Amino acid sequence: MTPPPKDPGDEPFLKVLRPLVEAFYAFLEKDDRHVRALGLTLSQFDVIATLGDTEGMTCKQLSDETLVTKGTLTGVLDRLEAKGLVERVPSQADRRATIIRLTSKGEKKFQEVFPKHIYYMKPFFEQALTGAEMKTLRELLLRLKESFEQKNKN
Amino acid sequence: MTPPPKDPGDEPFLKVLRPLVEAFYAFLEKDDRHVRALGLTLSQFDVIATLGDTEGMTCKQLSDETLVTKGTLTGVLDRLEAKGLVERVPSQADRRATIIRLTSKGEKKFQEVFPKHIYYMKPFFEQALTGAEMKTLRELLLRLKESFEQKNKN
DNA sequence: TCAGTATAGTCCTAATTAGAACTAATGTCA
DNA sequence: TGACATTAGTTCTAATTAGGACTATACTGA
Repeated sequence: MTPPPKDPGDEPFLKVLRPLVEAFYAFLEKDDRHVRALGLTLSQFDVIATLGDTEGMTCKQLSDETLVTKGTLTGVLDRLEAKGLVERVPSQADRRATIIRLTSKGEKKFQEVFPKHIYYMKPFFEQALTGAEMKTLRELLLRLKESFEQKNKN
Repeated sequence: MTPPPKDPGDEPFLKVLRPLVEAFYAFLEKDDRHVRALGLTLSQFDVIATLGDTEGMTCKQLSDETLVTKGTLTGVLDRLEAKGLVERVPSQADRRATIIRLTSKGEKKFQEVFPKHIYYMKPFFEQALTGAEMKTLRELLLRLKESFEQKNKN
């Protein structure tokens, strides 16, 4: 992870870089700890939450819509399948593909943990920021994100 | 990683959560890719940059000042030592402790890669935000970070 | 003084990352 | 139609994470 700058001069962007990293890691620690207390790893939670309220989806879709890499997804799904939370169904449309869906047990788990986690995280944001500040923060973060995502930059 | 919300109502904080995660990951990808192109992993860069311009420090200090966990630090240092970039010196003050410092080769590496990386990242921020916006973003992110770091919350 | 507690750094486990290789299956286009 | 290109999901490597166990060393306080 990019460390605190070593005084390379008065660069205004350095005043944003560190708070971005620190805020994210502070968030991540709370996020991770709470999800683990609910009996899942972050990646497992990500998969469960993405599959919740859907008819299922392929590994490719799952990987695209979560932050789980396709190489890791196999292992994450293996362990979720072992927990009885997801099942793999061969796709009718494409013999290469597998449909991943929540079992009824998985859907129950989703209904249990998803709202719990959202409402656990809520006060951290609300005690720090007003509604208007949240709107500002969102705007600035999205702008930054888009800057990083522009093609052929540098 | 916490996924996009599944419409649990009109919760203003959810409008911040996703951009925070997305901005961070967009940043991380650029960060990681560039550091790797300089011949180091992120953790190695973190260690090199933290040791740069110092007389060295203990593993404990290094772990505290970087985002490298103490369990991982041993391996990171092993590989950096193998590259000839750091050396381990027994501490005179405490026989349990080891002082980690950059070799002259490591110091050269630091002088080479540190500015390169900072100036590589700079335009991403500057093309997205004005100086005033950076100041606002910093303020809001630090506030959020502090909210997550408060003890015994929830 | 010394028993009990805490700490430094290493080692270990389970889980994950990026990236790539692989085989079977599908898509493209001359 | 068929050669070539692309894709789906699995497997693999090197590196990393959090958390904890471990041994040697240092600290604390009765």
